[in-house]
Amino acid sequence: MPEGSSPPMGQSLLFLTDEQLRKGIEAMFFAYRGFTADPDRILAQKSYGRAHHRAIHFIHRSPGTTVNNLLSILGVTKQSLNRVLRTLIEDGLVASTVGTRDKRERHLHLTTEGAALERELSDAQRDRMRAAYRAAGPAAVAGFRQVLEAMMDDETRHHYEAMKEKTE
Amino acid sequence: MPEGSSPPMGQSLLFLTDEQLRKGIEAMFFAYRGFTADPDRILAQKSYGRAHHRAIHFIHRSPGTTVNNLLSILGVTKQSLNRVLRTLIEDGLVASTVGTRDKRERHLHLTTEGAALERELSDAQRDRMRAAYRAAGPAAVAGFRQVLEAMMDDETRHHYEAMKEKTE
DNA sequence: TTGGAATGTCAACAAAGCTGACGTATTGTG
DNA sequence: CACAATACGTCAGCTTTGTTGACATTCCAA
Repeated sequence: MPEGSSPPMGQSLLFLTDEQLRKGIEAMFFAYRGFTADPDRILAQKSYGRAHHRAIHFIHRSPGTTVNNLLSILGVTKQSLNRVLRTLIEDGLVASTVGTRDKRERHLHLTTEGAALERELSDAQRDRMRAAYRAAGPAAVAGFRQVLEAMMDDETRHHYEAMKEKTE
Repeated sequence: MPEGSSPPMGQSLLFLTDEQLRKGIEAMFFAYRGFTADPDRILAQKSYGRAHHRAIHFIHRSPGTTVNNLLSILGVTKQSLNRVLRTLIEDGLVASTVGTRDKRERHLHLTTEGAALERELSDAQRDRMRAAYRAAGPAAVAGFRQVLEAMMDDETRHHYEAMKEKTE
C-alpha cells in the first residue's frame, strides 16, 4: 500500500459513508409518508385505499391498458389487483371493455367520474411535490430524480422509462 | 398584465410543470419498491415483515428508547407496534427493561441476535443505496436529500432532524 | 380438434394498520 | 393522602391489501 496515494476522498466520497447512507435511508422512509399523506386523506373519506389510487393513476396514464399490463407495472398479484378493480368498476370510476382482438383481455379506462377523482388525487399530491421542488430548486430536483432512478430494480426501471417516454 | 414581463421561465421553472411533477411522483413510487426489496427478501425468510424492520432500525438508532417515543417516530398506534414488539421480544431480538427513573416506561434495546439481524438488513439496504449514490454522484445526492426533506410533514421532519443530529 | 397457455374470477388466509375498551403500575398534583 | 394523568399491555373486532390455490373462459398452435 503506497503512502500518499490518497484518492480525492475529502470532497467526493464522504457521501458514501455508512452514516450518509443511513441518513438517506431515513430520509426516504420519512419522505414517503409525506408523499402519500395527502392522497391518503382524500381516499379515506371515500373509503378507498392506496391501492385504488395506484390503479387509477396508471389507468389514467395508459388508457386502454390491460389487466395484465397493469399487473406488471404495479407488481402485485392479479387477485390483489382484481379486488381493487372490481370495486372501482362497480362504483363506476373505471370502465372495463372486452378486447376486440383478444376477447380474454379487458381494456381499462377511467370514466368521467374516475377522471375527476384522479384529478383530485394527483392535484393534492402534486401540490406537495411542487412545494418541495420549489423549495429545493432545479439542480436538487435533477439530483433527486437521478438517485431515485438508480435505486430502482432493473425491471421496474423499464416500466418507469416506458411511462416517461409516453408523453415526451 | 404587462407584456414582456416574462420571468426567467425557460430554464428555471420548467421543473415545476405538471409533467415534471408527475415523473417525480412515479419515480418516488417505483424507487420505493427498490428501496424495500432487499430487506423484504431477508425478512420473508424469517417470517417477519416491514414493520419488524422499522422497529429494529429505530431501536438500533436510539438504544434505550421508550415505547412511546418509538410510537411517535413510526407514526402507528401502540396496538400495532405492540404486536410487532411482542414477537421481537419473544424471539429474543429485543430486550425490554423497566425504566429506572420512571418505572412505567420500558426501555428497548437490541440483543446480540437482534443487532445481527439489524446488521444484515441494513447492509442489504445500504448496498443498494450505495450503488445508487455512486451512480448519481455527490451533487445529485445532495439534491436528493434536499427534495426528500422538503417533502416531509413538519412533525415528521422534526423526528428526522433529531435522528440526524444524534451522530453528527 | 384438442391440449396448453393466457386471462380473469372466487375463496380463504396472513400481515399490519385501525378503533374502542379495559387493566395495571407508576407518577405527579391538588 | 386521594385521585387524576401517564405509560404500557392486551383483548376484541374491523379494514386494506397482499398472498396461494382452484377454476372457468378464451385463444392458439400442434
